[in-house]
Amino acid sequence: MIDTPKPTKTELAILNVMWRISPATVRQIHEELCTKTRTSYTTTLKMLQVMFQKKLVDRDSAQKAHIYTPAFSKQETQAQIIDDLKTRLFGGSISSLVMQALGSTHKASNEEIDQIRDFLKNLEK
Amino acid sequence: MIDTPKPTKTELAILNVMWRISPATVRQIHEELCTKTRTSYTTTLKMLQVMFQKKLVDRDSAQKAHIYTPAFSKQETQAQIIDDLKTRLFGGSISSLVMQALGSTHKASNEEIDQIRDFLKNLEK
DNA sequence: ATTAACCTACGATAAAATTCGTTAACGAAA
DNA sequence: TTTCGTTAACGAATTTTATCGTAGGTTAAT
Repeated sequence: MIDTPKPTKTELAILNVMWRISPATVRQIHEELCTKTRTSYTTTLKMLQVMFQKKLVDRDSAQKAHIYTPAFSKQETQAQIIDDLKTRLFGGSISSLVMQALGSTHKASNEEIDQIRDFLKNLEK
Repeated sequence: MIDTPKPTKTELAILNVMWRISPATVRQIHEELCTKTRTSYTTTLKMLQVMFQKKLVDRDSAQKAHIYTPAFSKQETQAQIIDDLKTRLFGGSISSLVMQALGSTHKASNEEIDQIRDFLKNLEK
């Protein structure tokens, strides 16, 4: 996991689909994907092949139509990317990142703020 | 600002320097930069020229050595990138992003947590 | 057996991001 | 004035990312 590259923009779009419906074939992933993007089947296939090489996904090639699954959960990936962002844009300070995320620009609803306050309550013990 | 592209990895490294020391010449930026990276002066120059075209930085070419400044503040850029991340990896939910950032992986200190709690107090009014 | 509908694999190509060498211009110092 | 140091500009090479067409294989239906 440490040496696994951060997924690119397109890879992330694919992973978002996979976290919903995997394990899945290329066909299944592509069907979901092309509701949003305008790319062809072979593009999705190629992306998954590259992602397999990068070890971003696993696959089972026992059957003719290979079965793909993400190598890392959504949470793991979120954690990895947040961490990267923390160091690269927030001087390593997670509280600075969080406060920016809660700032006026992003318009967190009162509901969301309550949710976070609850979360904090459980955290500090 | 809306159509300004997100800075790339290397561009972000340069912006991090500029937010500290700009307005600055290419030479000054490069001196700071190459304590971290091993790239040559012309690379830094070229990057800044590209960034100028993308409107990520402004410059004053009145003098022989042009003076560069970021087009957007660190805060603005942080907001832009957080927002992008929110939609692409957190289903548009800022609270989900924040809770991930506060999760066990990132080890927010109690100090940081208090800081955030204060921040929340001022926010919900 | 031929066709049709799948599938994977494999470049080829294009676009974006990154790096650097060379050139030309300028001013100051020798 | 010649030389030296500093600079911007430009183009080229490289790497990474993204897209797609074509070829070849398998299976099932005609």
